[in-house]
Parts: sequence; structure tokens; C-alpha cells
Amino acid sequence: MGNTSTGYDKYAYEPFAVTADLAVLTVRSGALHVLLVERGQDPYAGHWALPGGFVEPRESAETAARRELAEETGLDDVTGLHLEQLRTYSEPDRDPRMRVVSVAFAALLPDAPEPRAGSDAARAAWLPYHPAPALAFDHERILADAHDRVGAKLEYTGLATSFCPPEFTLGELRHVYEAVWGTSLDGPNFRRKVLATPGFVEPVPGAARLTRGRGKPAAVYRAGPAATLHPPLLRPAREGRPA
Amino acid sequence: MGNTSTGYDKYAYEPFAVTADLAVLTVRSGALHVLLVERGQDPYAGHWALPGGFVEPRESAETAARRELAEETGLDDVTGLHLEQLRTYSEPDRDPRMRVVSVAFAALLPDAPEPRAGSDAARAAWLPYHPAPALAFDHERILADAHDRVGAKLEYTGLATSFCPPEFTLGELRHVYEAVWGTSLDGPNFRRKVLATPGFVEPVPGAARLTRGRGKPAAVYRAGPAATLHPPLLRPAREGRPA
DNA sequence: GACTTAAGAGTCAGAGCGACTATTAACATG
DNA sequence: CATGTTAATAGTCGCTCTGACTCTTAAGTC
Repeated sequence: MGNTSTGYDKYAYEPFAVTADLAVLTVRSGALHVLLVERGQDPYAGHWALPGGFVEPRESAETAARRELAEETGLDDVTGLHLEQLRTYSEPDRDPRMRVVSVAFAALLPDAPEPRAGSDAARAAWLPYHPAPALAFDHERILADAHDRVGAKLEYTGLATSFCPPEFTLGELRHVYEAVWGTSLDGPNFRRKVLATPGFVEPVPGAARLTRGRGKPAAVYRAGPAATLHPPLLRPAREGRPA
Repeated sequence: MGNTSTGYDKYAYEPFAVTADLAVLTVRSGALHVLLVERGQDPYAGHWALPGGFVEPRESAETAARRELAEETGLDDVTGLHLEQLRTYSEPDRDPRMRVVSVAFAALLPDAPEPRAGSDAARAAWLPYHPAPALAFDHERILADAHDRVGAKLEYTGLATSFCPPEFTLGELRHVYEAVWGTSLDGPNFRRKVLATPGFVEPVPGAARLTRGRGKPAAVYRAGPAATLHPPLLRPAREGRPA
């Protein structure tokens, strides 16, 4: 669309295939993990790849992404999950077989249910983000873009709560930041900043304090209504700054 | 791509057309403007629309966007301009004629050359962003998304310099922020923050001070090497915060 | 020559932040 | 069961940055 005068005919151009690919991230035992599937076919047979698949004729890319996510993870309540459109990868030769344009999404999961092997008999698994294995096609780049985007959005949105179950402690929330940013944060300061940001989290009224393993039991919070954080929760400045 | 076991065949699905649409923004006499074209054909004949066009078989979406930008603006040095991929719009019925997936870009221009009427005889013009006219298809949404994205990126990247000519004054830079954010900023504080952010701008060594109309002549700066701003230049907090 | 406009220097009080200490309440281990 | 470990939470202190503001300088305008 957007062409303003010339009419066009349906097959004037070689058709494009459109796929939705997913970088599904979760925090598991303190470390960032990615959902990957093993390819059974050439090209890249035996390589790990991001889950994804074709956009059907009557679907939007987001709908297709959500459908693929449900198929790959076996979750049934995919409706509430946060899906973030990353960008679209359209280099002519990114798939050696044909012209494929891929709309990439990042999905954030709270818990990490074991993936089903998928309707197609491929292997699927949660793999740690560090070290990430070699991926098929340009999926390493997509995954890196997903990580960058999520890391940046943690600063100025309440996105981190998408990695947490509906009710969580501030310690769990802090672990999300630490896992994604690869840093460690000071506990008291983190708490002070989170609670000083209106709408970020709110206490769950009648909830008993939770004890997760050791340590003093923690108060229980849930995600607040704020879409953007004021003030933002900036990550610690590094010395070797990216120019 | 990303389907892991089933082979696919080139025409297994109804083909998609892929277009690149552009939200071309500039700051002109202190106000934000958008480059729009008037549609000559149905649907939406007579409506304004974002410039754009088909992605050719051997092009990436970004290459197509750059080509369209050159065609619509008549600029020849489109290579240096900042093109920011926004997102992809893929709702099945966004174009009533056929299935069109649109990859949207935002482009930021320093000066505002009058647009050429395009190879197709449509009318093209810079229109003020406030008030924006009704647009064809879902282009109003694309334009709003572009504005949101650019506004946010001004905070933590050096993107504002993309709206300025190669050499500029701090007053011009401030006008960019004011036009995009729709606020007014305190001059001395803005200067202090910009100069305190390493790599944002650097003084042009032998340049004479510039006088743009009235007022005391200003020192001349150019864009610095920093990709991200530390600390960021946050926009003033509004009272009625978007929840 | 008086007025207007914008650049740029400088001031000051308060908010926010990083670093740090201390206390409390759970589990772990012998 | 006594002791050590871990994590949550309270609180302190000094430094930095910010927003609001004033003042001066150097241009154009009337």
C-alpha cells in the first residue's frame, strides 16, 4: 500500500512468504533462558533455531506468533502474555530456499514449563542465554536484538513483571533485572526505587509473606497499572561505554 | 523460516505483498511536519497517505524505504539519513484490495526541501503534525507510532541531531526537542545537560558563531559519537500520567 | 536610543542515588 | 538446639543532578 497512482496486480511481483519468529525468554533459577527448537531438515539440519512458522492467510503476524507460542510451549493461556514486536528481517538471501520475510517477536514468560516437542517432531528445549549456541539463519541476530530491546525496556517500562508470576516478591523482581542485565543490584536501593515509582508494583492486601527457600519471608506484590516508569530504573553505567 | 520439519512449497499459501511505508518527519519553523502524498485512486482517493511502495524482489525493506524516500523527496544523498524501522503492520484487512504487509519506517530530515510530485503524478506536501489530517488505511496509527517512538528515542539517544543540519546551535537542537515533545524547555538547563552528556555534541573548532535572526550569536556544534546518552535527557514529567 | 530576543554564565535548594550498616526472620548443619 | 547462612527490610550519609531562577551579553527591530 501507499503506492499512489499505479494500480497493481496480484502477481506483478514474485510473492513473499511471511513468517513469525519468536524469541521466548524466561528467567529460570536466576539465569536468562531461551526457548529453542532443533531443526530436523536442511538447511541448518541439527542446528538450534528460534520457534516460528508461517503467517496464515487470514492471520496477522501477532496472531500467528501467539499460535506458534501456544503450540511450542503447550501453554493454554497464551492470551495474557506479553508479546513485543521486535522488527522485521527482510534481507533477500536470509533463507537460501526462497524469499522469506520474518516478523520477529519477543515473548516473556514467568514460569518455564517444559516445552512440548511440537506438532512437528522437532526437539525443543530451554537453553541458557549465556552461552547461547550457534543458531540457524540470522536467528542469532534476532535473539541479540530481542535481548537488547528487553534490556532497554526494563529501564522505562514495567515489563519486568511479565517475567514474574501474578504475585511475586521484590527479590524475584530484582532477579529479573539482574538476569537480563547481567549485573548485580543492591537490594535496599532496588527496593527503594521500585516502591518510589508510582504504579510499578502494588502490595497484595491480604497476602501472607512468602518464603522462597531461605531468608526472611518477603512481602508479596503484583504488577501495578503504570505502563511507563517515572522515574525510570536506569541500569548502572558501565565504564566501557558503547560509543 | 523457522518451521522446523515440514517442507514448504513456494505457493502453498496465498502470497503476501510487502510494502515499505515511511513517516518522514522534519522540524520546520519550530513545528513538527510530516511528508504526505495525496492518493489519486481508490481506495481512499483524495485522502492523504504516507509515502511508500512495494519491496522489489531483490531488495530488503530498508533498501526499498530508502529508494522511496529518494523518489518522494528528490534528495540525492539519502544514504546518510537516519531510517528507523518502526514495526510491521499485518492485519489481514488493512488494505481492502489484497493481503498487504507493510514494514513501516520513520525518517528524520534536517532541512525540508519541497517534495517533488513523485514519478506517479500524485501531490506531495509537508503538512504540520498538529493538526494532522485524516489519513488513508491505517496510516494514522503508523504516524502516531512513529511520533511515539521518536519522542522516546530523543530521551536516550542522540537521535535529535538527525533533525539538524551537520552544524547546528544548541538553540536549534532544543527546538527539535520542543517540537517533538510539544513542551517548552528551559534554555540554560538544556544547555547544561547536553554539554554534560559525553559524546552527544562536540564544538566545531574553527567555526564562527552563528546568528540566526535575532539574539546573541550562538556557538556551533556537530553531532558527537555517542549512540546512547548517559545520563538520558528525560522529558518533563506530566501530571496526568498515561496509566 | 529603547525594546525585544536569544545565548550563555551562574546560583541555590531539594530530590535522587550509590554505598553502606544494622536488624530481623527464615533455613541449614552439625 | 546452637550456630552459621541467607535474604528482606530499615535506615544513614554524602554526593550529584535537577528544576527554577536571575543576570549579563550581543545581536536585530522599531
